[in-house]
Amino acid sequence: MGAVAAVAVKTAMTTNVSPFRARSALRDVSRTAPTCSTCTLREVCLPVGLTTDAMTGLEAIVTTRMRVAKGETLYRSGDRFTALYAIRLGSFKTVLLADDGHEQVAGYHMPGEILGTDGVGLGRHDGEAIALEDSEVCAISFEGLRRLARDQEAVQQNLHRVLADEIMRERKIMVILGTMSAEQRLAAFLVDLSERYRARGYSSSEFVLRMTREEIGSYLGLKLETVSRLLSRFQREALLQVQGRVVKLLDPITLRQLVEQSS
Amino acid sequence: MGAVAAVAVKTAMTTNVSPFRARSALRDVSRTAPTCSTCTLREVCLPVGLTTDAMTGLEAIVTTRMRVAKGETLYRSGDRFTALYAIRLGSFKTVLLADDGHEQVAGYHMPGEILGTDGVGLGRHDGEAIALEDSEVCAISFEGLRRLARDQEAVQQNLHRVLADEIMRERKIMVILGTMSAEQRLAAFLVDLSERYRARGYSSSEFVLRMTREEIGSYLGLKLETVSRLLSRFQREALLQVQGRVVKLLDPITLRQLVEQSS
DNA sequence: CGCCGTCTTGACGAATCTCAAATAAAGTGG
DNA sequence: CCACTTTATTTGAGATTCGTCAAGACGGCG
Repeated sequence: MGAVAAVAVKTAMTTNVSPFRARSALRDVSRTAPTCSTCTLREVCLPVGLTTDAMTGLEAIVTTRMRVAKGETLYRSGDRFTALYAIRLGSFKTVLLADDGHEQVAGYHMPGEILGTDGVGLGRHDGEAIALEDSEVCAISFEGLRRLARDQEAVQQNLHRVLADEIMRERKIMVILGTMSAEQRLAAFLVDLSERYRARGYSSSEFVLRMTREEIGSYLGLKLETVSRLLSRFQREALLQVQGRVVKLLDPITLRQLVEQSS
Repeated sequence: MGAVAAVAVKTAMTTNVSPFRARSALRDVSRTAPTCSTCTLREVCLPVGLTTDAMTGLEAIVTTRMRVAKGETLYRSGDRFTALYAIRLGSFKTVLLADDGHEQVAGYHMPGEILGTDGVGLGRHDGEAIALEDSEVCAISFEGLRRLARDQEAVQQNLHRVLADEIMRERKIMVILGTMSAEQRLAAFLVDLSERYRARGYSSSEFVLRMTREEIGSYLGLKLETVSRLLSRFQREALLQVQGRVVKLLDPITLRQLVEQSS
């Protein structure tokens, strides 16, 4: 994501006042953005494996492409669910709200990943998605997607894959939160990020953490001090180098072993 | 589930040797079982809201109904994914296997719930489902379900709901594991069970835990001793009465408040 | 009736959190 | 671009929660 950061547009950060203000503030950039079939993410995003025919159908329902400035909310809890969002550029966090109002980060998302699946069940979003840097997403009308899935078997399959991927992603987190020590959690987090960057053609050994220590902790079920201390310790043990939010993995093999360690 | 337990068939527990042996050992009882349209669970299971037409289609792909004896495995990690399973009677636990071989209980499931969604993504199951008591499930051919979903919009919607329900279920667990104290986790677990029993017409205040303390702990990210101690403490505080696996909630309101408590 | 798996309870220890203070980095307005 | 304000990060010391180890009780099943 280092590369992405370099080209990110610098935009004044605005505070969202209401869902409606927030939504209308997102800039529609449909004219300038390319279509799915020419998108560089087509191998990793919703279009994977589609025929030309199905691709045309998909392009028809990708109604809008929009920019979301750093800190802005793409959707929030209670919003009506109308579309899935494919990240074109940038990154997001998704956040869950517990009954007591406490927030918990449910995930960090990068280009090619699909956001918004939490709304499929009840027709309303059940959490929120916030841009961690200036970002760009494609909105995919869910009603359109459903219609297309009925005609095109490949689209149906891809929609199922998107939902199933979310199920598997959450399972991995359950295992992390349910069975791992703080040390293992942080190692798992870093290894996961590393692999996802690699899959997107970015460096898997050096990258920028787009989130605060507190947000990392929220995701991993730890306090920010614990995250900070562990990063310092990993550095002392020569597993990585950390300078603020820039991380360089020096010994990814040991990090991986840490995660798989039975204890 | 107390009522269910009472009528459960007593079957010798067998040890599963291989996935294939295990699978073939499950008894097909299709002849004796009723169809979806007359099933008492139709309001809570896959058929909710279907027209007569769609219901007929659904019945056609519910190929087999089978018994799974207590302790037997319905599917296990790596098995080819061919069907979803609707629980007709009894209860199951689903188990995840971490990279290090550690097991973690991912959920407890009761009649009307759908198992097997973990296989939708990769075509192979990613965890296992084990009967906690003598149980009965309907196997729903996934290929058939997909075909039907293309014709019948209502079926498509229900399939999406099943997948989305699993996403939301896992999110709740993420919040429990990521933000709650041991006390809150156990309270949340009991309240959740209570509400699900109520939704099925069983007593919401008195029920039998079908799993061991260790399994509860695995689900909640706690050790069995911690679970045991907390149950004892809740009893001392007159929140519930516990006698082995029989639990009677005396003060569900306070239990619920415990869960929603900010700190 | 006796065995084995399950459960309870206690004492102790380790991992993580809390509170606090100092430092570093990022954002803001002139 | 600089000075100022705010936010984020690091690190330490002490408190707390939960896990570990161990022993004994209970209970279902053969």
